[in-house]
Amino acid sequence: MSWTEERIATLTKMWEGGATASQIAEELGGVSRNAVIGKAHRLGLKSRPSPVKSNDDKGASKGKAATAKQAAAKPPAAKPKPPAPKPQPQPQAKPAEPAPRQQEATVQRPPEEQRPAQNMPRIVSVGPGGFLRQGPGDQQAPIPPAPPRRLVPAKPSPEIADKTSLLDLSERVCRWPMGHPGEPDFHFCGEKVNPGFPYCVEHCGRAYQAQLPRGARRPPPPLPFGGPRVR
DNA sequence: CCCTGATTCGC
DNA sequence: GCGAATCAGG
Repeated sequence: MSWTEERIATLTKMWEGGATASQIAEELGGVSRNAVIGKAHRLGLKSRPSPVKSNDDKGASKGKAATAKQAAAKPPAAKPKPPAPKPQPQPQAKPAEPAPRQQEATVQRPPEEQRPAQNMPRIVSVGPGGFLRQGPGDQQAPIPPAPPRRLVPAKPSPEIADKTSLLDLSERVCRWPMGHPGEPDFHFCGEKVNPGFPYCVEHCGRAYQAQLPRGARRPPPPLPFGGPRVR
């Protein structure tokens, strides 16, 4: 996958919107979390509440050789990297808006309110009806790329709540189907997987059964999507 | 353990 | 420029 205009736009928007790199990567698809972070940094947008902060203490109390590894292990890599401060022509400072922390995975993405305070082109005059007229040279890609939306009911029915839905599947939860697809309460096991398998330990036992000698066959084991419902 | 972002460095 | 590997904190 390549970084097209759209994908970069999505990345930028979500990054600034407070979405985590993982969420962005998932949304974009075809890229890893690392790729997203790397791209974000390359784009110049960085610095967000990061768990890792520069701990440049004076070595007062902690005798911990903080960052000794990085500093010592790479002497040849002497890259001071002068911080080039970018004098962004920001007419108005960001009003310290409460970051819309939306880490509730995938669940509703509240429509992002327009943030007029930042990046507004210089207003030249006011037109009839009160619309703001821009200067001829001030046009700058005001087209908001269609925000990616998840088609998720805003109000999940209590039936499904707590159950592992299709959207909740990941590589570490058991994907054993419970119920039948199409049914209102169809969901997935959701237990932690037996490492290396797509199912939890219990369901691995169901999915992978030792072959019994002929003649000693047991009644057909219930398989997912298989015979009469099992629950 | 899981998660997070930051950084490095070979490609 | 890209992103996996690695680092490091929560």
